[in-house]
Amino acid sequence: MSVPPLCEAFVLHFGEMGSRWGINRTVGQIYAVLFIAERPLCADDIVDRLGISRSNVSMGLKELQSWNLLRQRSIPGDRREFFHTPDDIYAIVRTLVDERKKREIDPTLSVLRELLMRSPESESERHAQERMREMHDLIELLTSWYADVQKLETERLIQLLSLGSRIVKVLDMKDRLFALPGGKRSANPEKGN
Amino acid sequence: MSVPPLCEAFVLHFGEMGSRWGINRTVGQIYAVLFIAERPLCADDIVDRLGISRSNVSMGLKELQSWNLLRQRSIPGDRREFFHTPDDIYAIVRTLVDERKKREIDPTLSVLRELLMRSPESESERHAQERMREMHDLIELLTSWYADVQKLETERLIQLLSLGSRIVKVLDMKDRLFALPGGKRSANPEKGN
DNA sequence: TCGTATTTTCAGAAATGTCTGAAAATTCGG
DNA sequence: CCGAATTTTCAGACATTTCTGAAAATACGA
Repeated sequence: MSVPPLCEAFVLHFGEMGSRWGINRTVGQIYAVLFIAERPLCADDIVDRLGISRSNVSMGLKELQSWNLLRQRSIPGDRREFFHTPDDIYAIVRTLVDERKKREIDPTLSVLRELLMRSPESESERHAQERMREMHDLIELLTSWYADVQKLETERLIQLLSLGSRIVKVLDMKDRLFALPGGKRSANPEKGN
Repeated sequence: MSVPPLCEAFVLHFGEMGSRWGINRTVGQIYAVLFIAERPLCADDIVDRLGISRSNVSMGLKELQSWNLLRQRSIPGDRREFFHTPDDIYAIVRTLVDERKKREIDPTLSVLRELLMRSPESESERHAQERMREMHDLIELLTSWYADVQKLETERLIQLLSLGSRIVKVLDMKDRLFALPGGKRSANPEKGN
């Protein structure tokens, strides 16, 4: 690997992490190299830096593209393609989460829906369906929250994240303000917004 | 596999999903079987249901225990151990997220911290560090938000999740209420709570 | 302590995943 | 259309992971 020591450590670590995620070591390393590169790189640049075969790089780039994690740029008069990662790291994370959701969550949700439609043929199937229902409802809650939050601009998102659990203080305050005179609070005062 | 058709579909799906996550197919299937079981199961029950070797089950259970995803129960007068999953699916998801964080995020964070301490020896290292800094700060923001939210009781969490992005409406309202008379709002009115 | 039921370990077989070089395909200037 | 530069594909070599059966270890009642 022909990159400065600091970069090498970063790239190697991302290779290892890559294998703990769904992607493989090489793909992780390719993304790491592109992420810290000062300029867009062509396939052969990556071959030089990682010391792996040209075909392996080609497959790795394909994989990363299928994750929507790459941007391309072509230089006029140069036949090669140059690849880089989005500048905005928030955008990268959003894409990453979207893609993992698409691959890991959505298929599960649709299987669960299908299985919950069937009529149980035995007590054990009935019980199994009950558990599947719990799982389905939780996943649905989480994903619809995420879909909602995904729409916020980055600045808003940071504001919300920085607040952390102090957000419940704000909620309490709101509930007190909206409490009905008799003391019983309305069930869901914000639902209509 | 000797489970009712409905259960079989569920178990097979979780096997497939298991491979997309870090865990392998068998481990995914074992968890699926335990998750929908009506009662705690011993290792041989799992052998019967999945049709895999006893030693494979033993290793799978070990793996799941290292993820803190199992509860054990022993029946007096019976030498076998019986395993089951927590009843509360929220507890399961919390554990899952904790463990994935421990394995996938924390090591990265500590590598990034170490690399950010070093002095860059070249322009390309300096630039790489800048990117690492962005990544570090974002991961830190996300994990500290998570640590915060993790502390909430389930009911509070559900309340918050159900609100989705409508939460920003509440924030805006709060900001208006706390706006200083001159119109300039204080930087962080909730910080002291 | 012994004997039996049960669990764990582990070497190697089987299966799966990754990587390479060579060849095929594509792209584009001339 | 030709030919050089570049990318993609893919069969098989190589590497890693998973799985099994047999043997070892453990637990526990008698």
